[in-house]
Amino acid sequence: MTTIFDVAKKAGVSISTVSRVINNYPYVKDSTRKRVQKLLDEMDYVPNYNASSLVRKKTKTIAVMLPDITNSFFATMFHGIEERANQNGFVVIFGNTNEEIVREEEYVHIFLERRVDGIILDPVSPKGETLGPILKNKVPLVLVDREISGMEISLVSSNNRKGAAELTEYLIELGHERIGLITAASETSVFDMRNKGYVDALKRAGLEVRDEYIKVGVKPIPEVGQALVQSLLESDPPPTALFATNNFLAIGAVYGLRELGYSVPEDMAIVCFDELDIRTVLDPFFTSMNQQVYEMGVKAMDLLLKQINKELNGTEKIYLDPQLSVRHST
Amino acid sequence: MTTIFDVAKKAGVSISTVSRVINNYPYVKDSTRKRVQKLLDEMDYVPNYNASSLVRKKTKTIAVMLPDITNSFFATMFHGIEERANQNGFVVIFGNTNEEIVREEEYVHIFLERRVDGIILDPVSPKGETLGPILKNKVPLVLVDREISGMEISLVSSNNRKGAAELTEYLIELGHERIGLITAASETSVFDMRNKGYVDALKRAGLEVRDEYIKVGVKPIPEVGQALVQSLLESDPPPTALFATNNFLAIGAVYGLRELGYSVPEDMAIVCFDELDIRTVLDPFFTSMNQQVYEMGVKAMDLLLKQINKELNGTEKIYLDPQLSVRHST
DNA sequence: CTGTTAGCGCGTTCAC
DNA sequence: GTGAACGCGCTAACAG
Repeated sequence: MTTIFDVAKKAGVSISTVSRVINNYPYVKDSTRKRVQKLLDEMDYVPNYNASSLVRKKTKTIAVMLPDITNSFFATMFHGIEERANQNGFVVIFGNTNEEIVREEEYVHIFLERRVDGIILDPVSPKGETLGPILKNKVPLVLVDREISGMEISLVSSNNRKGAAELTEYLIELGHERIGLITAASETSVFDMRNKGYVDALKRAGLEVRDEYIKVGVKPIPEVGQALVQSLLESDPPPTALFATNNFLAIGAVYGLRELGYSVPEDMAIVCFDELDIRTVLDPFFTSMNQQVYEMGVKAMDLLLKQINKELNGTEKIYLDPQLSVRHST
Repeated sequence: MTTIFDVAKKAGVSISTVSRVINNYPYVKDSTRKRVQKLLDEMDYVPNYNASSLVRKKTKTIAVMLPDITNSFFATMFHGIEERANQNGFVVIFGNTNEEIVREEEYVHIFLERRVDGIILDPVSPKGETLGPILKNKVPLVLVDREISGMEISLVSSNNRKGAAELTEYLIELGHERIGLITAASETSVFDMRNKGYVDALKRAGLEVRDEYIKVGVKPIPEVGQALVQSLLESDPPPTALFATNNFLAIGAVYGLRELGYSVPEDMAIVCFDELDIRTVLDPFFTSMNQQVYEMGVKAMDLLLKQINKELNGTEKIYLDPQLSVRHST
């Protein structure tokens, strides 16, 4: 590829002059500017951004690490991030952590080597075990979705506790008094908050919080939801309604219920967190609490930008309110 | 951040020695290697990859441009690419083209500036209008999904024509003789091929290809599918079965049919290309021809790797066979 | 085994 | 207005 030097030689000027016209600096005679510009075009000159970032000391690159890009939740968030980054002249480099803490750790290292200007992370590590190098090097960092307790790091997430409480209250308003919870371990902040919101609502309504109505699985996936709902049905009396803390658990729950001949919502009402990709679902079924996912991505990028530009001292946490959408599962 | 120079000074050696231990070169005395390594760790040294790629002349970075990452089809493909790239020590930078040719053009320029080692592109531009700079600079390029006719560029895609023919034949075997086609403009290779496959099958079966059974929309989205199916029903006699060339069109078709009181498959059988995200669909409904999407991503990366490593002279085109999955819409 | 030197491609003073 | 010179952080000969 042609370099700034090649152009300079051909134009009979110094590289600094070429550099000046590339970067649109003043104090270049109009005639030479035009001459150089013409050569720039003719020679198909493409500036080497890496070389220039070496001296500018910023790469205009941010890194994004997400657990699973094939999950439409993360993909939508990613889209928001990318869009905003692009608008601000940033390029996005991406790493799928695959819910594996080792990959998160590896990617942190890789991205630091690339000298990214900032990082947006939906952490796999519940305690931020992988974050050391980022913090030590003071690289701007924004967490999304999942919070890490006890660490002062900027965050954009949803008001999970409040949303979960509202969702549970919705069931209570419908007249349900025995409400089951199907959820994942509290290790992940998101589920912790939703579990708490469920309890909040029950207590507020003066309903008993019964342990046998709370089923905790290892992973928030359909298979687990299916097993949990069946175990839930063994309680006596069984619940009349069910709160699944995410959509995959809810899907599994429906399968589990069907297997035993129960129908939804007649025999059991179901609500859950998160919407199923609306474009690919023929008949939206679940009454759900939907997060502002795209917005989360946008806000995360905005917050990161503030840190990169040093417009923020300290950290900031933003919680977006999820919204209830009533369908046929209740 | 600490540099190789800082470490060298503190260790009392030259920077080349430090460089040698960083890159695990031989010919370094074991004792000094250990001493340097210790300092490297203590001082939290993180190599500046951009600086080293400046001299190595490769960035170990590839760029991926896709039309819409929130579409699970592209997200799955992206996942395959990322996984494979990561395994081979490559980092992925991503650009969402949003189906806009302008963004594709901008991103091409941006990625060239970043001196990516290769590019994987699902092109928006039907004729490759944005590819000039890539080809001119001989940057390794692999197209995925959509083909650009008349250009010798490596490609990984599906055998769309064959798949469409098989899908149509499946309907014919079911006894249908009047089969409608709901599709998007042939400008995009993928739809062009599927349209041809439909015609192939009809001709092979000795069935008439009737123009009024072929409805072409501007975009492959539900709204369009909905309108097209209703226009299709105006033909006399109307078809008894329908081939939608992608899943979004199929969804729209179902809506359109319902609106007029038709039920699927009783009044109208439907088949389509592409599966709806299986994890988020409670009751898989459509009989569909499913592409090996993840595999496409993997193969695209492998092919790009071959070009980057100059193990391939010329170009290569790979077509994966899609697979039929029979459900309840037929 | 180790250090010196010369760049990689570019931005940025500082003179002229 | 313009150019020479230095340096960003690192690798790669080449000496020694």
